[in-house]
Amino acid sequence: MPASADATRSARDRLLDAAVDVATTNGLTKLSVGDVAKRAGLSRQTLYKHFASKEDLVAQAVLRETGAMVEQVVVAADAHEDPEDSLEAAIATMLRVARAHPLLDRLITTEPEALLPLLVGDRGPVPGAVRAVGESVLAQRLPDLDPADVHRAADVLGRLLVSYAVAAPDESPEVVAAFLARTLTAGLTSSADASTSPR
Amino acid sequence: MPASADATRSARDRLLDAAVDVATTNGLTKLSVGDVAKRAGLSRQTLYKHFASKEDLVAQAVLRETGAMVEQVVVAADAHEDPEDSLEAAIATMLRVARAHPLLDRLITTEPEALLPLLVGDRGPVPGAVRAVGESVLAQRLPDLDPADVHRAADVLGRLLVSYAVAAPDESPEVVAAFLARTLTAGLTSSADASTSPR
DNA sequence: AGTTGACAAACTGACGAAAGTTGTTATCTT
DNA sequence: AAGATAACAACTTTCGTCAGTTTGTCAACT
Repeated sequence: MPASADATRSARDRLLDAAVDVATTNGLTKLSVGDVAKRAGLSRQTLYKHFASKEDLVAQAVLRETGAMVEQVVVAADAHEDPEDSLEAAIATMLRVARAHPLLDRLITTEPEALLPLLVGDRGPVPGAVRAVGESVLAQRLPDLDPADVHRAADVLGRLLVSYAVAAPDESPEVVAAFLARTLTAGLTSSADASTSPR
Repeated sequence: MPASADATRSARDRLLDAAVDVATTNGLTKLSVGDVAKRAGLSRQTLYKHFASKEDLVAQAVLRETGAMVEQVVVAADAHEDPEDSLEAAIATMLRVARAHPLLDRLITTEPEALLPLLVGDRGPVPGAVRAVGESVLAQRLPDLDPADVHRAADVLGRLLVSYAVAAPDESPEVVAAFLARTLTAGLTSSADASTSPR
């Protein structure tokens, strides 16, 4: 299914694009499946060929948007050898990307309550994705650390980045990223011996 | 005005107790000043002698509740000499106190949107209070640090504690506190020379 | 693979009536 | 002086009802 798969993907992506587009201009609460289909130049029923429900549609859209962000972050992190540089680039990129995202910006200012379910704890897709990336980046650059500490650090990073997305820091992304990267890497490496890691 | 001041304070406190009580059982959106006065065994009009408005009442109640939490945290922090121990005790106490607070628990589970204005960014009273305490504790124990870094660390702590209050960590308060205290103190002290502090 | 039209079930918005709440004022009690 | 009670207009919330919209699923058509 090479050609057909490609065609499906493009229709699917057009629908997801349209969903993000409509949500950005109309808000998440005012998003209707009919509007999304119209924006995509497809019919409502075609949309239901690709997505089980409206809920599924927005879930997939959120997944794709966060995925795109994550990819940028990973690219930024991979551009550096040094763990601290890598972490700093990742954090700064994440902060910049989040701030520049039109839909995220719109939802935070006009309907933050719609974001709560997505950002809450480990349930939501966003903290999960952020934690996973952070964990892999950290584990890759600092292989000598206690895995439990890496997990904890990734959890902290996920919570912080969500917090920064909701309420922007009063300093620039670069300064915040530099501080976090410096403190976290120094803290993690210098406390490696004092940690509870098995020998 | 010694005796009358005491009597006034007790009436005021009874009203604040009643406000917290009613909010805990009825929720914040269903809180009426009539209910609060009744619960306090006072009349509605007496309440208006002490508070300018309903908004003022809940603001004062929030202030008192957070103040009580902050006091416990400060006491816990003051029980230790070592910066890391002090920070760990403060964080662990904050996590425990937040989790054990019936009103906070109620609001988080049933009407989180009512908490948004209180927890959002630097505007709300809660992050402000947490940051102030964190900053004073850190500055007192680690006087050699760059003040800007202390400020940043306190900001990070405030954001993290709010995040933990909204979505409980999957590890115990003690473990989380130990990790944060260990990493933060190690990170801050070891990077003191590399920081941008003026000479 | 996509379109159109039709459909019941569920949801949303509007609207007026009823009930409740807020904040203020005046009067009475201790 | 500190509180209780009663009464008040302005405002908000709730309720029941209604029309219009949206969702999700059909079948027939290209």
